[in-house]
Amino acid sequence: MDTRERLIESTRELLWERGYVGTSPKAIQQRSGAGQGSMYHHFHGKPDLALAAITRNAEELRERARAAFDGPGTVAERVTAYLRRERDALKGCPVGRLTQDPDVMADPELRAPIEETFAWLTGTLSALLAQGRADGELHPSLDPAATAAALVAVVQGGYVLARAAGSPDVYAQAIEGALALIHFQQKDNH
Amino acid sequence: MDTRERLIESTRELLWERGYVGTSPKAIQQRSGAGQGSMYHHFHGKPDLALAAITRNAEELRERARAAFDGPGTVAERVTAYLRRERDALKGCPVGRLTQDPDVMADPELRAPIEETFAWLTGTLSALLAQGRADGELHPSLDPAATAAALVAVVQGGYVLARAAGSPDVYAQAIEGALALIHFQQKDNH
DNA sequence: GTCTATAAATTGATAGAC
DNA sequence: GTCTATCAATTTATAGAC
Repeated sequence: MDTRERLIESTRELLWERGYVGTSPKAIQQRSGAGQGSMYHHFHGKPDLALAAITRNAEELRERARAAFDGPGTVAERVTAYLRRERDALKGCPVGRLTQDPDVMADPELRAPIEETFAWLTGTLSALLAQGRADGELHPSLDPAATAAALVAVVQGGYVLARAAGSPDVYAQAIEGALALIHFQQKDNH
Repeated sequence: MDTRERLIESTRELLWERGYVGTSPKAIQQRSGAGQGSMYHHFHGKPDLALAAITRNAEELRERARAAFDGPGTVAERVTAYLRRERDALKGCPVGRLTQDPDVMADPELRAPIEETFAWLTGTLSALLAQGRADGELHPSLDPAATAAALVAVVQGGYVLARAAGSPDVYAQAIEGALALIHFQQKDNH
């Protein structure tokens, strides 16, 4: 891995662990093993490097979500697979956590990949649920957009609960609780 | 309001807006109108002042939740009132946001009020749901602890979605989607 | 491309006058 | 109780040698 790549990877990790405000150029340099001058040769500064790292975090999140959504099985099975997918609950979401960072949200360039990621995620999940409803698998009363928003919110909020409790168990519990949203709207479960 | 009080209130606001890492003593002094020496006279330092502010934020959160949980109506009505209560979705949760702050979570004293608040919140909501189930209002298949965790998570995650989208609408949508969890488990809705 | 030197500003605090 | 002065460390760079 070359220096530029190590800088991006180190920044990705630090943004995940400490956020944008909590991540200093010095810390990035130390973790990546790159010197001061090296970092400023490859990137214009902290915001430029952060943009590269955030963009990559966002792309990876989408890839993993797409893998579950496009997987085998019924709509309910695919949504369940997405929700039950293994996640490091105590680390939280590398994209979602940046929404709490005022300096990230204040910069339109840094904010864009985050906004797009969640718009894509809720939109794609909503379309999947709508398809399940159209196919007769899910009950006609199901609101695809509202349910999609609720399910994505449970994942994001589950991280908050897990970190507050210092245990991933609450995260798993929230996910299982939310699965009732799908379970009860499957036509054969009434 | 005396100086000590203004320091706590200013710190509360700044922790909410910018988190612990993003809040400097200088910013606290400027917002509160207190001088350097004044702040260090009333508090031992940033962690000491933050503890006072976090504790108060946690207490207020509990008070507001208690008001909804202890309100009039059936269990389903009270839970719905809690979830639909007006919140500034773009500002997020003053307690939940601190779970993303590594320096807060690393300090047992700062972390304790956050852990306790969410333990109390999910526990109290779970007990309320269990009561609704025992009274025959909610379906026996409802899992009180898992449903409580999911509902609290939707609120916390709804903030993330709202901030990502730059609009409170997604928050409201997630809440409405989650209400189906209660709606479908009311015995007369089958 | 990487390194060291330098620097202005900020951070988190202490000291001591008033 | 509040103020100003001071301070070591860190932050976020820039400059220029190699």
